[in-house]
Amino acid sequence: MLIKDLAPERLEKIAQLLRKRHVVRVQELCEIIGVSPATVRRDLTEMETRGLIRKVHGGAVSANPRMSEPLFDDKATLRAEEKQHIAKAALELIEPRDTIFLDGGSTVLALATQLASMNHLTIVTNSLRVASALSGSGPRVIVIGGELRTLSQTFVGPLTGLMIEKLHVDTVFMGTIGLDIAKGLTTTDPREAYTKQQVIQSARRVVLLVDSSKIGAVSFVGFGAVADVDTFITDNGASKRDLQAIRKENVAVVTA
Amino acid sequence: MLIKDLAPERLEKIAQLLRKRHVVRVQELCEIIGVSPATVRRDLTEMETRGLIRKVHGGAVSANPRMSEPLFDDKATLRAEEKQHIAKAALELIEPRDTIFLDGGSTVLALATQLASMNHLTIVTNSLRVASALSGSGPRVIVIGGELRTLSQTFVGPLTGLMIEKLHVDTVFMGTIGLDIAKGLTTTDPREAYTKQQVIQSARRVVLLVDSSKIGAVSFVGFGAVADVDTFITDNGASKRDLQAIRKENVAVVTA
DNA sequence: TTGGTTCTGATTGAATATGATTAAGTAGAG
DNA sequence: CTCTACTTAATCATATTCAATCAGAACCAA
Repeated sequence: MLIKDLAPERLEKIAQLLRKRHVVRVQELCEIIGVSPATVRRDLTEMETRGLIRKVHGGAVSANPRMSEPLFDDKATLRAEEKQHIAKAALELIEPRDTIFLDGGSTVLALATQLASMNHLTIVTNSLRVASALSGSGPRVIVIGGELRTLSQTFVGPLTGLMIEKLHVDTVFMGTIGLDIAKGLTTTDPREAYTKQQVIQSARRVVLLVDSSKIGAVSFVGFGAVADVDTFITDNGASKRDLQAIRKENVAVVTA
Repeated sequence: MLIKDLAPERLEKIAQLLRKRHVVRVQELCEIIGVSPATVRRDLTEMETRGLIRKVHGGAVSANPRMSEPLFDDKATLRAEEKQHIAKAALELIEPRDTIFLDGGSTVLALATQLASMNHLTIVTNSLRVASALSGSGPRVIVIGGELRTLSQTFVGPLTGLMIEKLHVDTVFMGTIGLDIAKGLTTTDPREAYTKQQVIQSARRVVLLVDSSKIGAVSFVGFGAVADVDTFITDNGASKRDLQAIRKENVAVVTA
């Protein structure tokens, strides 16, 4: 059977829900809309062929992430407010015509969304999310390609390295999983670490965006020392002792 | 019968209702206005030809409300069904462990969404939308970086070229804006054209996915000849003469 | 009046959407 | 790995809804 016109009311309702929640379940749609599962599934299939959603077992997720607002999983919504503050502080460090690098990580993503209207900026990134967030608008966007690492949605690997070598940006804004005075900057994935290392070397200035919960944490692979950082931005949850220790490494510290 | 002057009151009443809620049903209009379903339908058909509304099964929706705009105006939803058929046919050409390239274009995107569950595939792409569509799942995804071209959401430019040079895929699935026997394959953007050209050279096999409306069209910049294509997939709206001409160029033709 | 025009309502066969059923498939717990 | 519970795709029957056609009512002009 060919579906030509099915109640657009329902499609709109589903789309609306997905804009808010990024994931819906068949059963829940049945209750909300008041139709049978079969109908809901037909609607979803239809929307999938239009490229609006992606069906998954049990329901559907939105297909084009840039449409949905609070899209990113749990991570981005955690400590959202702190991240927003940190991003605002980072904004102060950017000149209108800079060339900057944004790496993966939810705090950096928060910064990216605030740059959408800065038309003369050039933004280099190895993060799919950052690229999506900026895809429609303002700044010139250059994406470092490579193999897509699913978990972080960033590009890593040899091809990534090849491309980073060619580029030299004014400032890099970077996140990290762990920051420890003795053990330095650490993250979970070796390839990711290698990429971060390369980026640090190719940038004139390194700005680290870290919410205070990461301070003192140590992850798997190191990608630099605290002294490699030029400016360090965190929220006001950080202890003064930690911040003092970081300042001693000749790092400018900003608390937002 | 041509309707010249049917009660303007009714049309106005319907328009008024649609301004409030974006969906009306035939039955409900009958009760409100007090006429037969046949009349209501005639009114709706008339309003549709004037571009005021859109008829759907069971009633009508307003023609250009902000709400449903992203649903119906997205390019990807145009000829969605043909594109889906073409994508299904393309699926047949893929071996489980292939390395394939997907370029930008909505038909290719339709193919991408169908590959989400093929776990042993390696997919190379220069399209942000393809990357997003595949980001969560299944295949290994390698993205060709470069400067993001806003309109098509693809990566182009010298950095893109640099990376494509390094890679050699089994099969490339490609779309085009224009396909003409004499003028060959054409697209709107010179940088895009250059990228496509490079991709063609780096692939062992070239598969072109084209809905039939593109046949005979000529766009701005050429990026190859019809003979460069190995397999050509289109929907059943293509004329036999055109297909014959394409076959004469030593191209395998598939209609889906 | 007659004839023509225009709209409306009714009828009918075809098209379409929906929900139920069933067999196959998938995820998750043990 | 197997089992269980849930989800899905496919098919079918049913109830709406649609388009087309025709007949009748209202209106106007000669």
